[in-house]
Amino acid sequence: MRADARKNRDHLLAVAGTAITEQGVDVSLRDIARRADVGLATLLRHFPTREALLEALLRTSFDELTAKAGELETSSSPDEALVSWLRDCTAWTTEYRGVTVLMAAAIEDTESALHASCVTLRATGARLLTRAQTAGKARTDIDGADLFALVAALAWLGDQPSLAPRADHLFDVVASAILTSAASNEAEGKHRPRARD
Amino acid sequence: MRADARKNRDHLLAVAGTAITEQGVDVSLRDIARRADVGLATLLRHFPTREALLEALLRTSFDELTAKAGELETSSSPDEALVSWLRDCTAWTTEYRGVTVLMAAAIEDTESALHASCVTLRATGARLLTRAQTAGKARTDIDGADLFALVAALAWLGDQPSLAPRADHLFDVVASAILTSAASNEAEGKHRPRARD
DNA sequence: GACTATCCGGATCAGTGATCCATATATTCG
DNA sequence: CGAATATATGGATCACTGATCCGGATAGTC
Repeated sequence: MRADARKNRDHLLAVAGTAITEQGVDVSLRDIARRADVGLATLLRHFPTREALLEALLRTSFDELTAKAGELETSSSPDEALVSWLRDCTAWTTEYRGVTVLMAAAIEDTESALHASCVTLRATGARLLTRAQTAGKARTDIDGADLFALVAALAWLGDQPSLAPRADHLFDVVASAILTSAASNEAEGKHRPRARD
Repeated sequence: MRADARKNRDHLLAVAGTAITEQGVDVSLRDIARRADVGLATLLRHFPTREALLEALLRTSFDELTAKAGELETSSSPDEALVSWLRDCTAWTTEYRGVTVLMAAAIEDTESALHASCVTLRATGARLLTRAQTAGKARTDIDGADLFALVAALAWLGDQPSLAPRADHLFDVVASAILTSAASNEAEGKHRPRARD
């Protein structure tokens, strides 16, 4: 890659990061190009789609989340690790308003630049979930895909200005549904909460 | 209203219903106008915003959901009524792909044509929730707004093609979190599960 | 210093919702 | 029944979106 091209690419990424933080991932690409003193065509050549731009921008975050999962796996109890990681995931998405919709679309679209990252994220969550389930700390009727969907829904919730104030609380509610009631470990009624349906 | 205007209005509503069922609520307004053999300006005069069009289109549904809640209140147990109604709400949104985002935005936007309907819906849910809580069947640390947000999140989930297959199952998961385990109503530890926040 | 492969970005295109206003028509009144 | 008026209509236009094309500028190489 030519030096001037690399310079433009890096600069575009920096500007895009700022713009997205300010206005969300739906920010006008033309705006980003304008703020980077670059033509729209240049932005689109470096990043052919919005997904491609995001992938480059979020790669670091994705790697950090994956690494975090690895740490939690050795440093925390299965249930704490799972919930803590899920919380990190939802918290992370708040920095990129609107990214959830793109990720939900990307996980099934093998053409999307975000596809691989989403699949990895789901697999990481699945690993933590399985660990918790094996330890009897998480309900066994959900899998990695369910987990991904739940986190996506909670993250989406945080993206909606009117619902965001409830996001943290509702995360706890959902988390309590995923974990087999740990509070009742002193009581006898372990986990048979659900009426058969 | 002039007779020809009324005719156009009704026809537009019918066409809009079809178009939205086929393509979701984000369908191009110009497309709707085209399919109704009408100018775009005509559609926009009858329904100044997309929300206004939806409000007219969904009014019947809203009324039905409200009525249904009334029936359930007298015909079913508090917990069954609540869950059944919530299920109806999420099931209903599947007919109007994408409506959830608009409703989430509308409930805080007093200018939106959908505002009133959303507020009513939330209030209806809150009534059913309170009834279940009073009967000791639902956790007491959530309110109507939380319920609205949860249903919205689940409905959004059903809107995403990649996540939709999990929607029904995850509804059950969330429902189980809302209901206090009925099995423990005979035990002493009623409901103090959550630290006050 | 010249040459070439690479990169750049203004111009353009089809699409979106919104708005304006001259035209067409339904309704009402004489 | 015919004319006047109030109302409704929709093509044209605007600003905006992302996508694409291609003549011109420039960096890297020989």
